Formats: sequence, structure tokens, C-alpha cells
Amino acid sequence: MILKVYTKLLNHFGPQGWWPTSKLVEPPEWEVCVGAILTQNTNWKNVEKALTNLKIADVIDPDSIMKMNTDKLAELIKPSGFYNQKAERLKRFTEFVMEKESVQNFLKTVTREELLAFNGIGPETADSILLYACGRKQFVVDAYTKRIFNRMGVIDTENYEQIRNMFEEKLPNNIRVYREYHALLVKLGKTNCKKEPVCSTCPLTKICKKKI
DNA sequence: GGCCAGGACACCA
DNA sequence: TGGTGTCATGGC
Repeated sequence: MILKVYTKLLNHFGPQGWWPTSKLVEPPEWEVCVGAILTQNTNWKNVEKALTNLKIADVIDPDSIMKMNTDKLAELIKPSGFYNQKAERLKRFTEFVMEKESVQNFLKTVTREELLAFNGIGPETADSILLYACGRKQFVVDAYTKRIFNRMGVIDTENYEQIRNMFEEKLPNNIRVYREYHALLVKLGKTNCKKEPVCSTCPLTKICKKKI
């Protein structure tokens, strides 16, 4: 069922191409990490505004973030919401990354346990960083995933690790599938299937009558 | 003008 | 262990 849903969503929505980066940040994976923290419970469009502010001010690189006053950083990332909390988190996270000498080395060596032990990074943010920045096969479970598959009757739990394990058991050994699947579930979750034209060709007609 | 978004954490019983 | 409050802007 899990693979079937993936195929249907991919055919319906097409590749989502996550994670979008601007090519202005080197390495691009660093922008993924920053975005992963800024997008916590926040619309991606607002995150893009915050990322743009950081780029325009030319302070998105780790050194600049570490040196910057937290209030100044908060001001720049304001559009992403929870800006005081996120500014503090982003600064501490940057210091954590640079303790591993370089972003590249962080990407190569960081473990899931280390990320989860960091105050401000929960399972979803950790797995997003691992999957989209580090290139590890780590399925990202979010509220949409839980809601969609619970309503479909495929799962009967809210437990993050249980759901993640179930997906990872069923998915092929292909990181592109992991990356695309999570993005597709977000796309589906954001879609109000009561509205045309989605409903007429909804890939998951059984649950299409409800707003999923 | 209300609702919610690509969460996480502290606090409490 | 589970429920609740807090953090907050901006699009729809």
C-alpha cells in the first residue's frame, strides 16, 4: 500500500524537487540546514523571505551567523515566525556544526542521536537534515503523513519512530524515493481535495472526500 | 478576521 | 505518558 500510494502521488503531482536551494549558498546543504530550522511549524513562503533577508545581508554563512548579535539575527528571520526562539536555536546549531570543523564534515559525520540530543531539533527536523542535507536514507514523518495514513487505515499510531520504521521497511533502497515521497505527502496534505481540479483526479479517491 | 503552516519543548498532573 | 501552553509572522 505504501509504495502504491507513492506511485499514485508521483503520477498525479509529479516530482516536487525538494529541497529547493538558491545556488547562492555554498555548500547548498547549509541552506537546507538553516531552512530546516526556520520552517518549523511555518509556511515555506515565510521561510523563503527569511532566507532572502539573510542572503541580501550576506550573513547566511556559518561564520556570520555565529558572530551576529542574536537580536539582529532575529530581526532578519522575522518573517519565518517564532523569530526569537529560532534565532537562538540557529546560532547554537551553527556553533554545533562548526565544532565539527566544517559544514562538509558535519554532513558526513553527524549522527541522528547527536541531532536529537540538540535542544531545538526534534525528530522531523533531524530527519529532514539527514535526508535532504546529509544524503542519508532517513524517512521524514510529519503531521500530514500521520493524518493521511491514519485516515486511510494503513496505520493506527501517532508514534513517530513506529511510522518511520514502517515506511523504511516498505520503501526501496533509493534516496530519491525517500526525498520525493515526503514532499509529495506535504503536497497532498496541503491540497484541499474538495476543490477542483484535484478531486476529479485525486490519486487517493477513498479519502478524497475529506480534507486530508 | 480567523485559521494554519514543511515543530519543539517546558510544564503539569 | 499524555495533554496543554508558548513561541509569532504572513498568506489565504
